Amino acid sequence: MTGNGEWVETGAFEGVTWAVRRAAMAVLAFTDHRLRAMDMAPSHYSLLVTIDAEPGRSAAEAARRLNVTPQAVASLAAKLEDRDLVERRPHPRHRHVQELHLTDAGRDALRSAKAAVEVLEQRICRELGPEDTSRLIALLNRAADTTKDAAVADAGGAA
Amino acid sequence: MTGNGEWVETGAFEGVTWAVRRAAMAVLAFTDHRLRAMDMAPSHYSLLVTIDAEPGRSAAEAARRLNVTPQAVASLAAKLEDRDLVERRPHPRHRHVQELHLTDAGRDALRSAKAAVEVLEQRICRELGPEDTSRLIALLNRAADTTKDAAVADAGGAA
DNA sequence: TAAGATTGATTGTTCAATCTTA
DNA sequence: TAAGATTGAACAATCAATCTTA
Repeated sequence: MTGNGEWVETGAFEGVTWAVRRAAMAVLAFTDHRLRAMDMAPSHYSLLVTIDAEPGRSAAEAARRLNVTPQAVASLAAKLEDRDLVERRPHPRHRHVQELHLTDAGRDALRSAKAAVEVLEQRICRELGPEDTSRLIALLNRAADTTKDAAVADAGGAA
Repeated sequence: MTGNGEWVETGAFEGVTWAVRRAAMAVLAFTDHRLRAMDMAPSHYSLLVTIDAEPGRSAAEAARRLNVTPQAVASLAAKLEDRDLVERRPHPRHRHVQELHLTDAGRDALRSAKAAVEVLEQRICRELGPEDTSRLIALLNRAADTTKDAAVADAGGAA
């Protein structure tokens, strides 16, 4: 169904950045739908993944990872704690800092969610083949790194 | 600065979908920052681009393009109309349908915004080279198409 | 009936400001 | 002073429902 309902791609719809956005929108639409089916909000999933990757970090650090505000993370963490998926423990050295940890139930929920999302990974890899898949990943990472460089330069990081 | 503050990429941080998300996050962070500097919200920019690509379409159609609700588009369109960037005209054949059009000021604002965002396009293209850039775009589009196929199959489009 | 527009209520996020602690 | 947490107000998007028109 390639290009069935797509509008004609002219002008602003040809560059790399547009292609990245388009792919990301598609991926998000898919994963959001899958996650919804198992009653997990996309933002919850993101936080669970982040905590799982770096257990014990503060809410502020998670917020920076996710590019959202600390308040948003606090709100998410509170909800996930209510559902016993996340645990907030006081930091050993800094008393008012809260460490974020996954509970066993949280790890289980994350595992299920990852499995539900994993099918897309396989689908794309099968369609593109292993060679083009790793080529795509490598190019994407180069583009992302370049973009981050551009961002710090733009913010005044360098002349 | 490749990998300076990145966390270790293991497990869920290796696949295509993750690479797509990471790149999209970076691109969005950059463009949002640029747009902000010229007092334009990212969502406003998206709507302007959509209307410019297909002038005269309804708010409902724009909503489908942007993967948001019709109410969200109505709200955005109202704000942009207040700023004289967008014009809502009654559809010639369907009286209660509103056509979305850009005003001259809207076209000017969009042109400026596109220029501000365009620098990233150039930066990536220069870094990757024309060959790898078009390769990346082609792979990205194949991945996006595959994802959309998977989405319709998932929704019950096929067995 | 079907598609688009619109209204009101709810949720989630950001912004702005304050408080605590090392 | 600096970094994290927390509070309340403002904003933006969704959900749910209703209304209009072809």
